Amino acid sequence: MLSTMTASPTPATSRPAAGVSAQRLMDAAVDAFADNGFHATSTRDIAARANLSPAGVYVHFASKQDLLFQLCRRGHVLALEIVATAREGADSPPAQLVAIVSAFARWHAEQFRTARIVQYEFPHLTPEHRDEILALRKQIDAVVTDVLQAGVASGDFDVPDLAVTTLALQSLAIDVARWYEPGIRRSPETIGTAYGDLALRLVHA
Amino acid sequence: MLSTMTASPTPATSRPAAGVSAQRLMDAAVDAFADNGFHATSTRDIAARANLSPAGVYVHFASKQDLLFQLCRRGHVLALEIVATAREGADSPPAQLVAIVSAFARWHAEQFRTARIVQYEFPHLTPEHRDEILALRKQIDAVVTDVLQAGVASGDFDVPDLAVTTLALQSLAIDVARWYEPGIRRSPETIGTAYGDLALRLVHA
DNA sequence: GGGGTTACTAAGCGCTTGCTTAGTTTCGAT
DNA sequence: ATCGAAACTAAGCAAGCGCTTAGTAACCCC
Repeated sequence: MLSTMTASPTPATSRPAAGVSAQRLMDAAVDAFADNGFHATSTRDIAARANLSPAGVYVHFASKQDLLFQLCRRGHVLALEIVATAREGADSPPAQLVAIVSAFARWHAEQFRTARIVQYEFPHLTPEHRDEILALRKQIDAVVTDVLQAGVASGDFDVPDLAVTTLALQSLAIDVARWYEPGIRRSPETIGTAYGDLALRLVHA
Repeated sequence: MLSTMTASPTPATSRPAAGVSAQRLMDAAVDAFADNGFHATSTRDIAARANLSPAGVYVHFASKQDLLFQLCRRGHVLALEIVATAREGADSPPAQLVAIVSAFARWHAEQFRTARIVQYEFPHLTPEHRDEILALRKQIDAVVTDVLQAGVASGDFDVPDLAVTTLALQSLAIDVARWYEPGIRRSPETIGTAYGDLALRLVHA
């Protein structure tokens, strides 16, 4: 009759969640959250997009919040990688700046659904989850500030306000995720190139 | 109980909605929508913030959607006024550009709650409502493009891509609403001034 | 003071929500 | 062949949702 009580049927919140269905669920959630927003998306909608029953979500994720958190973390880790890798591929501060901003802007277009979650849905995380994500955001910020400082030191850049300029450079790229939509006249690559140029203008000595 | 003589309104849609309670409801809705997002806000929450019963909302607004629409329209009209007025107060293209961007950025900080609704909640409008708002957005866009064109014609600006630069200038100001919060180190006015300067750099000949 | 209009509320309806429970199927390891 | 864990679902619960209904009180004009 009653089956033996097993330890935990649902995974703990911080497990990365591999597996085919888990991946399908994350893909489905990216689309749903990006299209309709976190709160306007029902778990039934996510489950349906992943071809699972409503209860199937909870086999792989502890809650809808947990799903958002996993997505958000994955997205931030990716964004940090993009920025860090872009910097490593160039050596002078101007070249690094162009590489960083163009790659960041391009990513916000190419992966605009993920980027929207990263930028606009992450405030809906619980405070603890938000704190973990904020640490990643600070790392991204640090890369930009660092390049700016190097450029000022080398005499390549003229930056009156380091913090404001760091913010403004990120704003340019981040806002791409708000207005970009597929089928638009400019490709993600073109956008990246254009924004790399704009970034240089912002700090021109 | 206080009851003031109010002129007209009916719960029908698209009416501007004047009156003390209607204003209190709109203020309450701005706070609630900006803090939690449109879909995460309940009509009961809005009513409570305005010191009304849940049903009190529907005396003044046809629906929660209607409330968002009124807020969104009011915000866009205001934003357009800010930009248009800023331009009129200056005569050369560079002065106009600085005036527009600094006023726009400042507004996005000072009125960041309204601005968040304008920028981030308006996609949740119904298609018909969204179309009406999009007309206002195009007018704002047109003001910026116009100043850029004038500056290129006068030889003050160097703008390789008019559309991208128009977008980028707005991005700078719009994104302020995302990261600004009261109690931050920089005042809205300081932000406005700094962003006016950055705008000039973006188009410097 | 009657008639009409407006602002408002208490109660609640029908529905959807996130999530749980109880159970079945699948399958690799023994 | 049997076991145990994992993957999955049908059904459903409690709570919350947007919004309506029925009714009350206050006001204005005649």
